[in-house]
Amino acid sequence: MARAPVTSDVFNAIADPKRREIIDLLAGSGEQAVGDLVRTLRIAQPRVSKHLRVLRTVRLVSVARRGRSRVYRLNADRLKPVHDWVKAYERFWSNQFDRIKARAEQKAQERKNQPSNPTQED
Amino acid sequence: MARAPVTSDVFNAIADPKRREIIDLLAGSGEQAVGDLVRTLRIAQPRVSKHLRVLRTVRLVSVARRGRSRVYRLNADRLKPVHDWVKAYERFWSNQFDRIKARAEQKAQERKNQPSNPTQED
DNA sequence: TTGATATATTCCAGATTGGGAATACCATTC
DNA sequence: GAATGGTATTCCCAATCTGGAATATATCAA
Repeated sequence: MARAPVTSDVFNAIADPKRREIIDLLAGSGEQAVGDLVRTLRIAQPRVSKHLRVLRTVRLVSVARRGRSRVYRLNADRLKPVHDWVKAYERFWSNQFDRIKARAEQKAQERKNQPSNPTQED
Repeated sequence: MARAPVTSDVFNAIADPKRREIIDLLAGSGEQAVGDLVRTLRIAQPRVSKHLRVLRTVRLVSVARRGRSRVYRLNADRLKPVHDWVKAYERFWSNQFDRIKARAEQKAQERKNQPSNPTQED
C-alpha cells in the first residue's frame, strides 16, 4: 500500500499548511468566496480550488453558490476528533503542577514495567 | 512539488493512525521496548521500527538502549503546536452557550462581508 | 565462536500527491 | 448569442509514501 489519501480523514487533510491556512481564514471571516481566498493567500486560483476540494471531501467545509461565485464556510465540528485526540496530552505541558504530576505518573509506570537502567539517550 | 514528507513536521507525522496508536501506547505506559509495541499492535516488527523512525525524526519520541532492546518514550511537548492550532476551534462545539455565541459572531461576520443571499447548499 | 534475540535498514512495487498550465464549465451582462 | 468573470477540472510529472520480504547490525548467552 501507499500513503493514505489526503482525503481519507481529517488528520490527513489538515497535514497541509495551506489547507490549515484556509481553515483559519474561514474561521475568522464566517465565509469567503474563492476569489477572496485567492487574493488573501496570493496563490494560483486552481491551487486554491484543489485545496478546497480536499477540504470539501472530508467535509471540513461546505459551499453555497452565490451568483457566479461560490462561498465557502467552515464546518469546525469536523475538527473535534483532532481536538479530542490531542487534548489527552494537555497535561504534559499545561501548568507546573500538572506537569509534575504527569512526570510522576510516567515514572511510576516505568518502574512498574521494567525495573532496569537505560544507557544511551535520544 | 509532491506531498510534503511525512517527516517534515508533526502534523504530517501524526496523519497516520498507526503512528497515533504508538503515541497513545507510549503515553499510557511511560515507555516501551519495540518488542512490546510489536506484541501490542500485532503488526510486523519492521513496520513498527519504520513508524518509530518517523516519530523519532520529528522528535515525537526518543530512544534509550537497554541491553538488546531499545526503549522508546514519548515527547509529548512536540504535540503542543497541534493542540494550540486546534484549540482555537474549541468554541465551535464546546458548550451550548459558546456555540450560540460562536454562531452569532459568524453571522455578524457574514453580514459585514457580503450582504446577499446564498442559493445552493453543501 | 556460535547461536539466538532484538531491532534497524534496504530494496521493491504500486499508489498518491501538489503545483503549473491549459481548459472546461456556469452564470451574468452586453 | 457573444463576451466576461469566477471556479473547477484535467493533464502532466517528480517526489514520496507504506508495507512486505530479505538482510544487516548489535548484544547477550552458552
